[in-house]
Amino acid sequence: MPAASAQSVIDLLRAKGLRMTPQRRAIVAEIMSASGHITPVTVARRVEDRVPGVNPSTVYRTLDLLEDLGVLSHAHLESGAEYHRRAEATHVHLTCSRCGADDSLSIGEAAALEAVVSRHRGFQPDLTHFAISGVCARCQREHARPSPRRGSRSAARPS
Amino acid sequence: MPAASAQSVIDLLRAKGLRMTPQRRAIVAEIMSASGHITPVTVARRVEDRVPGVNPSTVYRTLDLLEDLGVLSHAHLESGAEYHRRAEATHVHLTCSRCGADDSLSIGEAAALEAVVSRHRGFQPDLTHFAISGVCARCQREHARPSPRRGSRSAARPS
DNA sequence: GTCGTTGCAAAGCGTTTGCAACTAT
DNA sequence: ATAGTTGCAAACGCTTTGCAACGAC
Repeated sequence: MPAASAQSVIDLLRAKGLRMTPQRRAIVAEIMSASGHITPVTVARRVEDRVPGVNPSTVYRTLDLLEDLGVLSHAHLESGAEYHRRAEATHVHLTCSRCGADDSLSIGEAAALEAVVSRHRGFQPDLTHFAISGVCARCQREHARPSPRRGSRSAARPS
Repeated sequence: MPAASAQSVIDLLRAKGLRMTPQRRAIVAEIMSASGHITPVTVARRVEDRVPGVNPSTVYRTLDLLEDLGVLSHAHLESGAEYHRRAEATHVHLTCSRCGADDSLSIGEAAALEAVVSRHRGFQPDLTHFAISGVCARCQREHARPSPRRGSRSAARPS
């Protein structure tokens, strides 16, 4: 499913009268080929490999632009903000607060959740915007361990 | 339901052999009297009123300490990290991405959600850790408006 | 030639840290 | 006296901004 290729994004930008610079091409290529979510910092790092010298601010500006155009969306995971193709915004992230494992709900499961929430005063949730934190089955089994959340603030992530 | 008073927290700290400084007293008093959630910055500002000169780093260190001791928890809302009494961690936050309105699910609704999620490979969710973003009923009705998310990055909040 | 885009450098913001001075016990 | 705490100041990590130079069209 070519849920929007890099080329289609370039076409969209052109149609809007916007310009295709080498930097922008590289950023679009990177984000459209990335699977799942990716942080701005990671985009910047990878783009740097393709086109040395690309400034982080250019990356941020481009991500904002693509989000405004509806191509991208961002979500808040344990590790901070992450971008993903909007067409792929079907992932409801489950993040284990102990081991950091990242899983996601199926479309069906997500729909069931949405139904429950929307019953609350007609609130229409976007379950992809924030992750759902919790403890994965594996970590629950290992509950003998005193649960690593004392002391160091870094069991799995920022949390 | 005295879900842990400022005094009980002080007693706990004492029992742990920790010390009660005026700064710490003020911070504990502030956070234990706050209803719902509060940001570290707000805590710092309010504590400053009680005991002028309290350094923000002291606030952060104390919040961390109280979280380690199990008195507090933090959650990620649209506006960033917020702390709340752990005993009060029953709020599943619903945040409207358009108007910024903040609502919360009832215990029952939260339980229903939890049931759905936990069916997924035994993942035990903590639905209080991240807010649930979406569009409230009122904003849905006003959908004639072109939806304020172009241009300025500040429709309601950081989003 | 226009006007969108970029790099640069600085600033912003919330948070963290090292360390010496301080103080509750 | 001892160890927990604090203030200070600096650093941090990520993101944003103003502005002049640049370059896609």
